[in-house]
Amino acid sequence: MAYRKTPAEIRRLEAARERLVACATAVVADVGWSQASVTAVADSAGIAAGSVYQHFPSKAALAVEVFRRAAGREVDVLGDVLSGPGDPVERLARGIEVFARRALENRGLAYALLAAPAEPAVGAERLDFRRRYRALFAEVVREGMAAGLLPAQDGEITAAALTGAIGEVLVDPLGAPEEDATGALLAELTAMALRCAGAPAASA
Amino acid sequence: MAYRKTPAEIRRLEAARERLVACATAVVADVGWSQASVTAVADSAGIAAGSVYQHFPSKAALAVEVFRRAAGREVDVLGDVLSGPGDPVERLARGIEVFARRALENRGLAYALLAAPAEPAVGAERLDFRRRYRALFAEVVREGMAAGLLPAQDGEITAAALTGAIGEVLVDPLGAPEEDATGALLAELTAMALRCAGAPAASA
DNA sequence: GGAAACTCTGAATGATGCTTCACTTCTTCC
DNA sequence: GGAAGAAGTGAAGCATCATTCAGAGTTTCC
Repeated sequence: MAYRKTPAEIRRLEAARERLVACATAVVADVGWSQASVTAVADSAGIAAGSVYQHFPSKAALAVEVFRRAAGREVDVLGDVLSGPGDPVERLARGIEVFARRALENRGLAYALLAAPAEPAVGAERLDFRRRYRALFAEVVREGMAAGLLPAQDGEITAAALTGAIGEVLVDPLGAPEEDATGALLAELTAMALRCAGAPAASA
Repeated sequence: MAYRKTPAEIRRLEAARERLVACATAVVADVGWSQASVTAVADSAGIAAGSVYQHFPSKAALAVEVFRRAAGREVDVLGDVLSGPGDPVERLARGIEVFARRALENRGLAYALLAAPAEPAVGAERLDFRRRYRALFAEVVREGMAAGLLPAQDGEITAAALTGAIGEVLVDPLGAPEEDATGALLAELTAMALRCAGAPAASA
């Protein structure tokens, strides 16, 4: 045994991998999946294109990792809010607001996660991601119905609608960024979401 | 002048172009934009790949034409329903149902129009298409508010939400086709849309 | 210092798929 | 029938990238 990675070396490699994922995420948020070539990503991380393959077996694998990390963070945050304190309607309102606020604060990434054209492997991840979002919303809607706060409805459909509606509302402002209107947009969006779920007016 | 196209020849060429667009639409509805290569489209129309360029200057131009035709039909149909007879809430309900029913009857095409990964030129058309959908819905919502049937709200946001919600609800069933549940799905979707716009329950 | 094992590099390779073009086939008109 | 001109063909050309690989540079350990 003439060579064995020292802990420091292992840490260095892991850091390089993390840096690669972080830089790739930034590139994707900036220019979208289709423009994020291996060369562009490698350049932004300050390494050669070939070095990407030291960390990932293919471009698709890197893309999936980028998507999973970013999407996972969002699902975790939303899950925390939706299962936090408060009655179901309050939690739903807060969840919508948190989801939308985070998306508006990092529009490029939100667009990449929600809607940007992507290779099939990422598309499959996106479907799963949306399914998880829907499951979270559907659960709160069900709790709202059980608590008598929301009318009878198919929670899955309402949840799908909420996911799609938020995505659609958020995607368009991507083109014309109006920083000022964020507050009004969030208020309208939340009100719309509560109506969509059938919550009585002026509940939040 | 030794050659001039006869009317019959002109008709034949136009028919060939129409056939090409129709076949391309079918291919796109079947396999999606990314799999619809020039060769595949030409094959399905029974012509050589090179002949496509007799009718369109590029693949992107053909794709845009395919999108515009199909999307235009949908916008026209929805526009007719939304501006037809009945009070605004009734029209909205009927519009949602027509939109959704047509999408469910041709899921492949609906997916291609609403969500499937596509080249940038088609993506730009899609944005415009969604804007037109939103404008139609927003107008009905505004009429509903003016008639005192709907509560005060930002019609554009509700319209965006309706577009996104329908798309999201429809895209998922694409994977698991359950023909039987169409009626229930439409009923739930319409109910959700009316709640979303703030229409009183049991209004349709 | 030096051998062994590993990481990194970046130009070459290879695959995919749009587009072109020299050629063939068809249509028009005298 | 035949010349002129257009449409149709499909294989070659070309561009774009992901991926590979032979060699250079590093790290480890005796």
